[in-house]
Amino acid sequence: MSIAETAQSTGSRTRPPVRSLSSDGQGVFPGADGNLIALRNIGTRLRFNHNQTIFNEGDPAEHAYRLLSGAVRLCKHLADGRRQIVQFLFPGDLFSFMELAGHSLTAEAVNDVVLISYPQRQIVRLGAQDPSLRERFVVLMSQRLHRMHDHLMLLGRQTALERVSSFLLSLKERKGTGEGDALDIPMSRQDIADYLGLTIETVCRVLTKLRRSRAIGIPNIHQLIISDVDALYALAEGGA
Amino acid sequence: MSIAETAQSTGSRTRPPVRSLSSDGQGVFPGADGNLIALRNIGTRLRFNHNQTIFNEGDPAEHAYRLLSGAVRLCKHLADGRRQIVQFLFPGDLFSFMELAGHSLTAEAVNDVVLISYPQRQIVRLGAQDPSLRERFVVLMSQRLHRMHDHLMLLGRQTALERVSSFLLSLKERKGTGEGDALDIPMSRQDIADYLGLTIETVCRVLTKLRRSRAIGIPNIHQLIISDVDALYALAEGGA
DNA sequence: CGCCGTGTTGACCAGTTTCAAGATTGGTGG
DNA sequence: CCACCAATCTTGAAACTGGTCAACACGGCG
Repeated sequence: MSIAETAQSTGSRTRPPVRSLSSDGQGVFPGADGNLIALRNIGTRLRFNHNQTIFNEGDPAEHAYRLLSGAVRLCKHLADGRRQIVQFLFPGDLFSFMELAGHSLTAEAVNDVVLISYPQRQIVRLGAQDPSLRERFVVLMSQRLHRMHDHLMLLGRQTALERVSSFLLSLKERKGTGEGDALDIPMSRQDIADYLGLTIETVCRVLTKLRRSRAIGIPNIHQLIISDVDALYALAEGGA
Repeated sequence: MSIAETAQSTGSRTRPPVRSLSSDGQGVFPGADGNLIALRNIGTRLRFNHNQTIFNEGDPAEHAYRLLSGAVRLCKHLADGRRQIVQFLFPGDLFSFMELAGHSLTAEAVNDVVLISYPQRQIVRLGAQDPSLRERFVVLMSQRLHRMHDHLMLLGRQTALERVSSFLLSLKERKGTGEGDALDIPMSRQDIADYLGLTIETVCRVLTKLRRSRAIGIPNIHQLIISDVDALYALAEGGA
């Protein structure tokens, strides 16, 4: 809510929420980033390249992170290679906070990435001292939970067309780009497919369908223009 | 972890975890239920009948609950009637805790149910005083998050056979019934379908398939006997 | 210029859903 | 106690969505 809602689309009237992408850290409380000042002094800046692993599921969670630039994917792998991306992270997002017992997900860099790592023990200590910081973390977890619920609905009950439309809209809401502006799509088609529970081919096909119906334009692989937001919202809600 | 793991199956060697059903409240810390003694005095006992709504998504969350007997489903509804069940709750489970801004899900009674409700404001107050209670809530939320991740993988990347097998196994792990014992299935086929992102017919067909392959027995609609746990585990992991 | 990774498109296939017909089960009233 | 009805479950056949396989296009990059 808050920023994401405020900075939403330029066009038309109010719309049902299509929040399923992250948007945790920055902007959760519009001006309340002071909450995190406490963390400012204990962080270490790190860099990861395209597709590099930041940590693996099961690793001891010695650090929590804040993403400064680039995008990160959090995912789960099955023994046979099947993959489900649970969440994409964008600049400002916090992740792996409150991971008492080991990382529950693998984190990989979608593109080149800069982030800050904080020792978990320090975070715990700070949390013990600072009630507002604790509050902040609880809010963060609640929001994650809500997004998970939406994602469950998407994976369990929505069609390919609805999934892709929702995804594009949530990307847009997250970035706050206006109708007509180019929207950056940092992740590969495979990433999108693994996030939406589809195959890469289906994602492609739906994208071309959307392009042919003039709802979107695709100047290049990592950019996209949403030309008809309302059409997309309709499709995302099942107005097939 | 803890109880769920300990009390797991009677049969054979260690197995990969198939935890996706709840198991939150009771037993999260084997003997540490004393944490909740603080709540004991402020609760009100409530009763709901089969299929009755306990609260709706969007309702102000004035209370949190602890399930005493029966089963509850937490779900999301789409405008056109599609439904996704996010979680089943069983005796001992806590729910709707830490729901600052309204209920994010609808809660309905799967069968006749008894539960205790606690005023949210009291919980907040108690949490502010008691660090160990806070800790407890955070652990609860983390576990929920983990289960959501597993559920995402299930919905996004697993086949009908894998989903149903996982479901049965998690039910079994949750209830701690042994191989050969009858397992209660309180929810309807439709509930199972909506939990697994399938249709009722597909659930039926998979169940008969499992029955015909002698992995399970179905004495009646609300009971089931897992005759070959290992076969089920293999199927759940994709050993189709 | 040609190669390699990624994306796109088409033809075909399979798993799941849809639609429809019975079979069970449970509850109600005679 | 049994007959009947409604609700739920089961099963089959046909339809469809999305997946698989395979060819081709595109875009860096050596």
